[in-house]
Amino acid sequence: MAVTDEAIEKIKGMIVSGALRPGDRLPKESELAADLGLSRNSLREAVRALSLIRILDVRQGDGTYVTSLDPQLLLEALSFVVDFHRDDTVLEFLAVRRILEPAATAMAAVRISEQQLDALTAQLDKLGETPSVEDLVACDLEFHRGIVHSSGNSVLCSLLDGLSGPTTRARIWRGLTQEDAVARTLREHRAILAALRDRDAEAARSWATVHIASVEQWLRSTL
Amino acid sequence: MAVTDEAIEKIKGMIVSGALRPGDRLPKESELAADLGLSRNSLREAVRALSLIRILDVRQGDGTYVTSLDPQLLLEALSFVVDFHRDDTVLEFLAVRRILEPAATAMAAVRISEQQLDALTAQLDKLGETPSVEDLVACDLEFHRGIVHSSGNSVLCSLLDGLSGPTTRARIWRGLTQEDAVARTLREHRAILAALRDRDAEAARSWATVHIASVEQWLRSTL
DNA sequence: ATGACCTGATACGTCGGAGGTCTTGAACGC
DNA sequence: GCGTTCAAGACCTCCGACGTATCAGGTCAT
Repeated sequence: MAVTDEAIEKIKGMIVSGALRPGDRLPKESELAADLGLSRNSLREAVRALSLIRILDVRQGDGTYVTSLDPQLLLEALSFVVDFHRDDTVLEFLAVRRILEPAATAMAAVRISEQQLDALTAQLDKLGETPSVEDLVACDLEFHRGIVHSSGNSVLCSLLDGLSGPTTRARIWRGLTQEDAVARTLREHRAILAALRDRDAEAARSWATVHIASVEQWLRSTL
Repeated sequence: MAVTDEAIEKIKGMIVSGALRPGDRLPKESELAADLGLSRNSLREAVRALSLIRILDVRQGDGTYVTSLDPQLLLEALSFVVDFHRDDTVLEFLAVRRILEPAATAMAAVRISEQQLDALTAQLDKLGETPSVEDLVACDLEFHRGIVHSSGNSVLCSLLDGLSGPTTRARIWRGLTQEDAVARTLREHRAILAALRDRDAEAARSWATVHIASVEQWLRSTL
């Protein structure tokens, strides 16, 4: 195994074993390189790789730190990976989202706070009846993010966030505007919100399923 | 932005735009570095990072290639990330699995082939009634993997594979043996398999839910 | 003619060192 | 007390050199 890969494993080991805790600062590059028995150049490759997936946070002029290791942070890297997928696998990602999002919405129905409900309502009101495509996309993302956040499961939240990444979403929405999809989306958002307000988990789940299924159906007919 | 990060983005862009396709070979390090306007060392950091998440495959003495970009391959990196999580978030991962796995099992009920059913049956038979812990863990993993694979959604498959990673699973099972969990697990596996053979999606979904919920319950009472 | 073996070219792997840039915090002057 | 300046510390980038693994093509014995 290459020395760089060894270094990755060793740093990972230090974190998993608890020798390095979230927020801890690593020894400076030259020292760590000496400790692990490799050159500074090779060590930097290891650090850069761990930095890409948000395990480490390097700050020029300051030092290198272990991130919070929050699921939210780590799964952010997922969206980076999702970006690489082409249209033929988008349907599979959407199918997973179709499983997760209704469940998350149902969970949110029993946990969401009144003020969060008000915030979502205000958000929809602000958007109006005939929003621009950009606004609708942004609002759609934010709407679902807000609901999923109220599910109380940060892993679920981050996972859905990654799956619904901007790339995928934007690509889907781009051609969707020519139909009555805008009005339909707004209507479905209202329905989901109403179900949440009623604390009706099953209705919320169903509306979320319908909501995603409509996108899925459209996408399937288009591809 | 650092030159290395730029390089990562540029390489990503080349792949996403289609300039580089799966299996393609990249220019050699020195050339690519010159093209992108940075040093070979810095480029290597970018390549190493993309290699860690299975976007690129570097082969010493040969060259650097774009991987197949299969969801299976890319989501493998997920298990690397999951390894970093500590016990307090394991429950959240398990909750997500509790959502996905029953759905996948239900999907498998209508798609799984007869020979796959026979294979699963043979697998359970081979294990016997009083297997060792190691065998049970391995079998459990393989059993669920086989079912999820039959769901026909490779993204879902890889995602569950990552979430059920060896680390998480091993940690859970280690202490589980002191109870009647072994017999119970075997019984539930049989029930799931029977439901699949009956092509009864709802029964399969329910048994899968029960199966995971029992682990969840035990874990919750232990932590 | 065929096969194993050797060898050179090629490309990635590793290293050490030299400047450059950014952050931080302490020393300084107002 | 407060803002400014400055120097130390740490990461950023680059260069050039050498090590090592792979592959292709040629050589030689069978």
